[in-house]
Amino acid sequence: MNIILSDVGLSALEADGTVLVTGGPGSGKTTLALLKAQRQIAALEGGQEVLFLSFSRAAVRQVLLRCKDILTAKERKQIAVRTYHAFCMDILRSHGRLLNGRHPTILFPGPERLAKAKHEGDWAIEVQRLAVEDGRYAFSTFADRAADLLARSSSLRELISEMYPIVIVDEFQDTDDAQWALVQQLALNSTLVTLADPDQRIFDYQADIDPRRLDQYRATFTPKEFDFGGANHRSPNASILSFADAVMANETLPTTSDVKQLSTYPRNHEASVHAAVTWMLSQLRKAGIEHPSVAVLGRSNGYVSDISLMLGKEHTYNQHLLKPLEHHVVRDAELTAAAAQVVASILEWPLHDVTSAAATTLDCIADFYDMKNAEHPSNSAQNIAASYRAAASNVRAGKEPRSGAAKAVKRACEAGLAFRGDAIADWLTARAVLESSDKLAELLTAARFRLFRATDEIGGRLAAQWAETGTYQGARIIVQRALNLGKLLATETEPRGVVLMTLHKSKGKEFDGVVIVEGQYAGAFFNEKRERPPFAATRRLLRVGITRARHQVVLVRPSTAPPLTLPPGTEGSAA
DNA sequence: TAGGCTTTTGTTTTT
DNA sequence: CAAAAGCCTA
Repeated sequence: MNIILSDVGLSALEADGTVLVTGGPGSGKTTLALLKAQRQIAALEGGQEVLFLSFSRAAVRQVLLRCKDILTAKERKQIAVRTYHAFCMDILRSHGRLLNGRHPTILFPGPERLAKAKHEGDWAIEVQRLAVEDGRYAFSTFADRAADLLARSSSLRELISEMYPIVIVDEFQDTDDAQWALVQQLALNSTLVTLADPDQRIFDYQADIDPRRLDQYRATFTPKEFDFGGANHRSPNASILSFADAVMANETLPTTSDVKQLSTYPRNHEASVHAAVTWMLSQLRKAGIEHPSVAVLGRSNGYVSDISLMLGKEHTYNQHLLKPLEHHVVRDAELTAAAAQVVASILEWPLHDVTSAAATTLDCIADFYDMKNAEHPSNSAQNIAASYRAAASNVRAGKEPRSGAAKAVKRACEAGLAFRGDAIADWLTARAVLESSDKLAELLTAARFRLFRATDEIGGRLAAQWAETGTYQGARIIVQRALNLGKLLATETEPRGVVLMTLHKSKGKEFDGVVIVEGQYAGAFFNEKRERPPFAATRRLLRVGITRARHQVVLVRPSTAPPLTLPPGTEGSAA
C-alpha cells in the first residue's frame, strides 16, 4: 500500500527516541506507528519484537487489520499487538511466582463481582490482598502487579525490554495509574512511541484516570512531539469530523449531508428511531456496501435496552410499514452471564429433586441481583437479592417462599420441564420459565442474548453433554467456562449488521454508519443537574460517537432537547 | 420484617 | 418511562 505522509508525519517517522504523536480520529496515528515499527523491525535481532499495547480487544482487531495493509507477512510476525490485560497476564503467569512463591491464578470478572457483592469492607483493598498474598489476580490488578514485578526484578525487566526494544502505546489519554506505572517500567530500557488524542478522553470521571496524564508523560520523558491535528483519512470526506469537532467546541455546525439530524415528538419517537436505522441501512446499500455495519448508540445501558425493544417492534412511519429489525446488543457481559447461569440452572432441573432444583435456581437469581448491585450499588437490588436468597433457604427448609416471583419459580419447577435434546429449543424452554412472573422481566431481558450465534461453543458443549448423558448435567459450569475464556482470549469479530451499544463502548470501533439516539430521561445528553454548561465531557463523548462512522451519521433527538450547539452568548442558559 | 404499593429520580466502565 | 427510594401494611 502506498502511503503519503505529511511533513509532520515524515519528521515523526524519522525521529529517534521517545515520541509522542497526538491527533484526532483517523488522522493517521496508527499508520505512522506501524511505519515506525516497520523501520525498526528491519534492525531487530532474532526473537525480538515490537510491542503494541491497546486497551480493548476491539482496538487490537483494528490494529491487526491495519497491519495487513502496511506490513508484509514476515514483518507481521515480529509485531505483538496485545491488550494491556493479555500482556500483563502473560507476565504474571510465567513469572508471578517470583512475587510470593505461589502459583498464580486468575479471578475472572463474573466471580469477582459476586465476591465483591458478598464482601464487607473495601473491595479494592481485598482485591489487592488476594493478589499480593494468595497470588489470585483479578483483572483490575493485572497491570498493577505486573508493574510491581518489573519494579522489583530488574533482570526480568531487562529480559522483557530485550525482547521488546520498541513499545507502542495507544490511546494514552485514557491510561490508568497502574498502566502508567507499567509503561514507566517498560520505558526504563525500551523506547516508547505513544499515541494520544486528548479530546477522546471519555473515562476520566474514573479516579485512576488522570486528565493530566499527557502532561505527566511530557514531564517524565520529554518526548519529541508531533501533532497530526484533524487531517482525516477515515471518512472519504472530512465533513463528519468537522461536524464532530463543531459539536465538541460548541461552535456553529457545518452543513453536510453526511450528518443528519432527526427531531422527534414523543408520539413518533420509537417509529423515528426504527425508521432512521432502516434508512441508514438502505442508504449504505445504495452506496454499494453489500453488508453494511451500523452502530446504534445511546447514552446509558438502560436506554440501549429500550432502543432494542423499539427495533424489535413493528411500526408505521409516514405510511410505511417497518418490520422488526434484526440486531445485536452489546450488553453488560457479567450481567448477561449471570442471567445465563439462571437459565442453565433450569436446564439442570430434571437431574435433581424439586426442592434443591428450585432452591439452586433461586440462588442463581440472587446472584444476578448481587452482580447488579456490585456494579451500581442500590438498596433495591440489595433487598431483592436478599429476598431471593431467603426464598432459596425457605425452599430448602421445606417452607413456602414469601415473594410471588419465587413462588412462581417453585411452581414451575414442581410442574417439571421436558427437554428433548435440541440445545437451542431446550434453552428457550428453560428461559420461558422466567416469563412466569412480571418481577422476573429484568432478568428475562438480560437473558435474551444471541446465545448460539455469538457463542456457538456453549450450544455445542450443551449438545455434546446431551449426546453423552441424555441430560444437561453441568450446564452452569459449561456456560460459565465458555463465557470466561471468550473474555480474555477471543478476538473481537468484525461488526456486521446492526449493533446496539453505549457511546462509551463505541470507543476504538468503526462502522459504516452510526445512529445516535437521545432519550428523554436516562438517555438525555445535556443534563444541568449532572454537568455544567457547556457540557464539555458530553461533547467529547458525542465527538467520539460521531467519528465512529465511515460514511453516514444520523442523530435522533427529541424535539424538546436543546440544540446541539448554542448560539454565541447564551452559554449557561441551556434548558 | 418482608413484600408490595406510591412517590421521586434520572450516565458513562475497556478486560 | 423505567428503576430506585420511601412508606405502609400483613
